Amino acid sequence: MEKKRWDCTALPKGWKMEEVTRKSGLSAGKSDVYYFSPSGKKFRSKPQLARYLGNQMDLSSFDFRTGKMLMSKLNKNRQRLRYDNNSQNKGKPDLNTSLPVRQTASIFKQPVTKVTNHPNNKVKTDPQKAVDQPRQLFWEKKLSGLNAYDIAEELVKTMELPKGLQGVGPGCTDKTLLSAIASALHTSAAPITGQLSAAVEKNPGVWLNTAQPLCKAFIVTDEDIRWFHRRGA
Amino acid sequence: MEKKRWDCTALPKGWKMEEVTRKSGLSAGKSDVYYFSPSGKKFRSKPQLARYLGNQMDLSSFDFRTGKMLMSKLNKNRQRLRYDNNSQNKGKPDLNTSLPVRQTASIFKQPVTKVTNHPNNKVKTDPQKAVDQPRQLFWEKKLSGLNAYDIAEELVKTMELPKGLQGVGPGCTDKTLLSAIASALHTSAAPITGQLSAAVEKNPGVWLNTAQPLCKAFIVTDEDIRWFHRRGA
DNA sequence: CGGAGTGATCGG
DNA sequence: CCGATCACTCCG
Repeated sequence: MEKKRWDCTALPKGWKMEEVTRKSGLSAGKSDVYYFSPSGKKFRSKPQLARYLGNQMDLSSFDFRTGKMLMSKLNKNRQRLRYDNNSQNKGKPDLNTSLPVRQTASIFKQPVTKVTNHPNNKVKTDPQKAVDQPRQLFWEKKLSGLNAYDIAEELVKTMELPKGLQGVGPGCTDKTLLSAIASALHTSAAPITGQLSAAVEKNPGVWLNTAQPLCKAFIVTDEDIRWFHRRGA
Repeated sequence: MEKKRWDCTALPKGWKMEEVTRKSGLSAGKSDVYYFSPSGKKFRSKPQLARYLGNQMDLSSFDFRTGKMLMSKLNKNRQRLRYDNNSQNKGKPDLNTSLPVRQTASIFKQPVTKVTNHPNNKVKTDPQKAVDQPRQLFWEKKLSGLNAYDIAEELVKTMELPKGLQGVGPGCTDKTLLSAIASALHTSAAPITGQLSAAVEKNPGVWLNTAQPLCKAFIVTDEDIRWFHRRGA
């Protein structure tokens, strides 16, 4: 029992994880965990994994070693929590600026990689990456004007979402929509209704209700519920 | 000024210390102190350091962070002092059983590591350790029959000690002698004379004067005093 | 697999 | 709350 490899259900379909036990040296008996994308690319650490998946799913509660979402990680980011408790937003988190992920992460810790295959470009290119790489879309970025959107990525795999759900704002796609809703469910105990005002479609920057995720108002059907359950959401 | 490395005069010759400031993360700005043995082995904590040096020198007043002997630490070990005060040995500590280091340490907290390089032996080996590791000799162990002495260590660096000083008992070497004398100076205000009885050489276990360190009677010369001063003793 | 660098935990 | 210790991560 030194080497196992199996599906990681906490990650999107097709991702596998593997555990390899060290055989010798000072660290004999310890093990290393690796992940493999559907295309076979190997990931050796959580930061490396987050650079690929961080924008399409929340990995803050993901435990790299076990491959599961750990509730114990939800209480972290204590500095931020302390800050939020002292603010005037008690009990009413701004879902568009207080994600369970560090906000700074998208700006400072997760470099926006320019994916290109131009021969003169010195940036390392990884053809496989174009397949695995989630869109660089990040809905906060849209609002702040930091647009890392790459239209070449538009063709990347589409997300499966109920038809009743529609995003709001420029460049809002299924992927950012999923983030927004998941985050809202994650952060708030209040009902999630979406953006009720019709005006938000005209000028999202002005009419945005920050207590609701960036999606249009929607009706949850029984079919939607079954769908969510199947996804483990 | 993030990384410095210099000689640590409070430790034996050749030991260096280093301070490294953490650059990132939640603990950015904090610093870590490391020590390096003459052979380059890195030590990351006082307990770890004490496992190597604790048998040959008293680290109870050694401040790991600053690398200096702190007078403020001399008042510690209160439980032991209280015990000694209640015993019948008031003002006359038994120098052979009440070291300034915890006695239990040598038995329970400091595992006696079997150093071997036999290929069939599964115990992890560390060739470098044979150089750094002080002898496992501990004069109490000699008396109690717990002998972890490794004759392979016999060739390890010799200690520089005045010729007038000679140890008493089986397996007593310069290293244990140094411990004994340093401890005696440290613990007792009474004069250190050594073992005055000639009988102690015949049967140390029976004739031992426990109020004196395990060394033969000696005469301190002016040259000896200069030597001690040079060593910082 | 090693090891520097950082996080997690515990005791005071 | 803080510092000391130790476990662990992550990348070479």
